[in-house]
Amino acid sequence: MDWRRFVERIDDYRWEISRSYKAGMRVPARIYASEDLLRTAADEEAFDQAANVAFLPGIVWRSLAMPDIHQGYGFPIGGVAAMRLDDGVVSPGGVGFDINCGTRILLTNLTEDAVRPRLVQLANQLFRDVPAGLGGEGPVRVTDGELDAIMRRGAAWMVEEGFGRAEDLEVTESGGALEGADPACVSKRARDRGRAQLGTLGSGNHFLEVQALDEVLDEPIARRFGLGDPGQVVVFLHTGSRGFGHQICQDFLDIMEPAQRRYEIELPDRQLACAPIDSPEGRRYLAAMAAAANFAWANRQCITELARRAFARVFERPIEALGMDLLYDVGHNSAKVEDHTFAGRPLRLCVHRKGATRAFPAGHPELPERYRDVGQPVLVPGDMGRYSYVSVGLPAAMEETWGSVCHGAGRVQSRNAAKRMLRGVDLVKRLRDRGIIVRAQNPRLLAEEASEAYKDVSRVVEVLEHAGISHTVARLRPLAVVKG
DNA sequence: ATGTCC
Repeated sequence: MDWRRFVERIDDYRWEISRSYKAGMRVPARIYASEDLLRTAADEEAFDQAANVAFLPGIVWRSLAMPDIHQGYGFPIGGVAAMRLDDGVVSPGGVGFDINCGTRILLTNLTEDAVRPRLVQLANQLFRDVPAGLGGEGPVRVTDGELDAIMRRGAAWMVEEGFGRAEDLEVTESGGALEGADPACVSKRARDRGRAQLGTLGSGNHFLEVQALDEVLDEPIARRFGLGDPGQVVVFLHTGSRGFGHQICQDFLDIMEPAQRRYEIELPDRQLACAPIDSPEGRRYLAAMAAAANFAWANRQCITELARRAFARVFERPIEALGMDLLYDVGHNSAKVEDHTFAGRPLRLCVHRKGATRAFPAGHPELPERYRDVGQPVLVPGDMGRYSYVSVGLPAAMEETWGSVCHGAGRVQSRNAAKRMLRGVDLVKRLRDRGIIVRAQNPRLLAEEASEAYKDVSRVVEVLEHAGISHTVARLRPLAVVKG
């Protein structure tokens, strides 16, 4: 069966796969994309996955796909689905393996001109100080009891240990800790994998970049976010819950497959393994997922301080003299219980965002006071050779996408295809020729992360701007890249 | 994404 026969054009940036695509879809699947993106980056597997998500019990409104959609485990990456709490399900595949993977930006008061002469030194220092790559041990050793505290308290635990400032928590989504985390729901194996990984970057698309403000697209809002003139240097961090979240996802996939059969939930793909939200399996998953989310926030908080100290060392000034304030921290892999309005009525929902960033508009009570009247900063990483973006959530996001937008550029090439295509290409040199310094733990993995492997993030962000879901505030470009 | 197969 060909999905194209069932794709209906709503407008220039909204497309829907109708319920007639497959018997059993409870709602249509909606894709946010330009015709160009839809055609050239058409990922049939991912579209099929978006349609499969529409089978899940309790799903409300639409199975949603962002313009950076690509194939994932069960759910597409770039997928959003909200379920009713009373008759809905929660699915680990709807969150992803890297639970609460997310981004944060640190502002500096340095300019590109001031940083350039010490850029290589800075890249080297960051590469030394922020452990990266598969495995990898962090600077924090924790006992079992301390790991429990991290699971419950997230970023706040790190701040108390001297990694960061109390103000950092004010500009971290959910204050850097989800409620309801229960260490008793986390396996020993997950603990063992995570114990030494706090303060580590990881591998794959994770990175720590020194970036320059390239273009300001909305000056008043940029100023409110602490972004001033082009050339201002910022630090962009993208990482998650490492092996800890990965193991929790795997543990609950193993638990939910048989549970789903017991609850007699029939789905077109076993990767959509799920359990009712209001079931022992569902509740335990959400409690373990919250623990992993909090681990991810503690991880990003720890790396934040490592980066600040590296800057202070290279520029031989106290951290405070360099600014280094946190702009914001936001996750893009989670299932969160949130209050929304649907068909004019208040509704509490479990919102799965898998490779989709929360983007709440101005006035939302969950926003920090500092940003309450402008809206939530949305941090969208691109690829290491081009751009990243800062956007802001708009009211239409609440009305259509449960306050969600894209999370990045999205792949156009599989990791293997990118590796094949770029065999023999010296990517480090190619980037250096363009003024971008790359330090990678495993340079052989760099091909998988090359610009060619990704869509142009500018085109992705543009879709959401034109659709009125989010508003683009500023464009950033990389100066130095630290990768696993 | 991931001690890329306990």
